[in-house]
Amino acid sequence: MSYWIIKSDPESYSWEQMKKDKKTFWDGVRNYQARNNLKLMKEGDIALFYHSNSDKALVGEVEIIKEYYQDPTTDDDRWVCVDVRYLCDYKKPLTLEVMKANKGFSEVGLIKQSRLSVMPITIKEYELIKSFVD
DNA sequence: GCCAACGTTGGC
DNA sequence: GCCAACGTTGGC
Repeated sequence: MSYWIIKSDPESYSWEQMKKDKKTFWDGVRNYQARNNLKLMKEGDIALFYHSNSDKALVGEVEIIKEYYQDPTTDDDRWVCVDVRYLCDYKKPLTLEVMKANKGFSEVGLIKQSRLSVMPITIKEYELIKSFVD
């Protein structure tokens, strides 16, 4: 059981849309490092949904319900996607600002490598996040 | 809207 | 196989 952060620009796919859809496939990853992380995801893993740009905050959680398969939006067999379903909303979204101010998050990819769109987090980091969001 | 960081591409 | 040029992303 692993924990992840997946990032989305609300202009292309927002959390509101995610909640409306209930489940979706996480496609469009075109970066090797992010792709490799997608491939490591297992059914039942938890991914935290991060809004980049306007919100810059973790807004809720989804569950991985299907492991990686060929991304149907491209013929290029280098790229994969996974299926996720809506799990829960955060009462208080955790902003990038707060994460930057707290030492416990200093190793999180969001801080260290802001362009990576899929990244693992440790259970400790996950628990720390949970202590902020409700 | 600017710019820094980083990934990718292509010429050599 | 190196590196310059270029494109993209995301924070500010």
